Amino acid sequence: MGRPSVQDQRKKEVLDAFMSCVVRYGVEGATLEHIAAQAGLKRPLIRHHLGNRKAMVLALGEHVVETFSKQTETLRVALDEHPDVRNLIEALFNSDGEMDPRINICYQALVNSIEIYPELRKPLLESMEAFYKVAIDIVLASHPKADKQACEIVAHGIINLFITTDAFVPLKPPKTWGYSSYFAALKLAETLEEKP
Amino acid sequence: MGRPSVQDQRKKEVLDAFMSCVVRYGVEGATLEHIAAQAGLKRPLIRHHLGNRKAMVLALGEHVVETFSKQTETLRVALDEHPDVRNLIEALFNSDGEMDPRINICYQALVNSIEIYPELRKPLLESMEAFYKVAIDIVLASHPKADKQACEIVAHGIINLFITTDAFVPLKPPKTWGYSSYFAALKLAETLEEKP
DNA sequence: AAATTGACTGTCAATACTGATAGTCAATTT
DNA sequence: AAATTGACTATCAGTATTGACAGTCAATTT
Repeated sequence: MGRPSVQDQRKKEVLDAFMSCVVRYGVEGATLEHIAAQAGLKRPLIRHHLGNRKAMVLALGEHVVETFSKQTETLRVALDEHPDVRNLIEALFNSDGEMDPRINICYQALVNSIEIYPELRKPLLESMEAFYKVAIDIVLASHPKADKQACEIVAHGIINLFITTDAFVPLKPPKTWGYSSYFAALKLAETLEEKP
Repeated sequence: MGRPSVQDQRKKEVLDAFMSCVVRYGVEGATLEHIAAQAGLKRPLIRHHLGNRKAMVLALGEHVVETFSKQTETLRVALDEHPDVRNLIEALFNSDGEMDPRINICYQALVNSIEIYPELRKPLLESMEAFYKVAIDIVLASHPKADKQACEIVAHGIINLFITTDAFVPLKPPKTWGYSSYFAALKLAETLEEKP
């Protein structure tokens, strides 16, 4: 009884605002005031919903990992029918709005905060491992005759090339940088083709 | 006349301490107190040597870019005699202490601060472009008959794979992650070989 | 309508951080 | 030895940030 709780929804909104602030100001630079302004709420409410600073950062970690995992799962499902390396690369590099670019930046920001918040390490590590695994599975399904180790290497390489591209976004680099990673990923994929 | 100035030397020491703090706490988390403790100095001295916060961050930017450029130049000179792609990859991935791992992390942290300190963008962009250029020149010299565009893509790819590896260091990932990037770089290099 | 529950606000205290200034001490020149 | 210059220290004021708590308002149940 009593007033119905919107805690779950509101908490997600606040975490989303937190994410935007981390992208702009970094983990330590994202103050309660910034987050509140971004979320359109008063400062004390942030604390009300997320707790003190440490709890906030850990909650952000969970949120980022959760969102990241959902994107990973979406990718897996999308390529389940036609698990082709080219489709994987297209999905990664030409996903129009499918993947939230903030996730990658936040992920890196949180990785760099591990020394202060060691609890972040495990979930961050595991979610990235899951991402790699999906890519590996797609490459393996795509090239059943190829060497397994080669497939793993190619999958890792494609993902890593994708990650770097995102990391440079705030630098507003020339488009060629992005294209190069994309074409390098394609070249990497080609190494798995049969050589007659 | 007067007491001899150690400003230049001390400034570099302070900037080095700043760099270490940025690796640990991020750009906004690296407080004057942290930096002073790291440098073994009193807090007001940091200001004395580097000026206010904005000047400090810009000075750090210059310092990181300068160090990065020196490493780039070292790489270029080291591979000038035998400009081979494999040597490039070895130099990048198996450089024992040659490359300061803090540079990469600081570089990324500064990239993420561009929105707050827009002056950082140009030097950061240019120094990375110089890094790419050295790699491209080595690949071109190594494969004079190969398609030029292909060489550029491969060079970009190798560098990007290297960068990702460094970015994950705070996550303490399994060694396989590093190996995968290394082998992916090798595979990418192989795509330039002549196909009979 | 009363009670209950939770979202939300206002406000204060404690602390952390930066900016700034006056002043001390050390090394060099004349 | 006096003067000069710069490294370094002590300390204060102003602001930003967090933490905490009391209290108001809204929505739902009984």
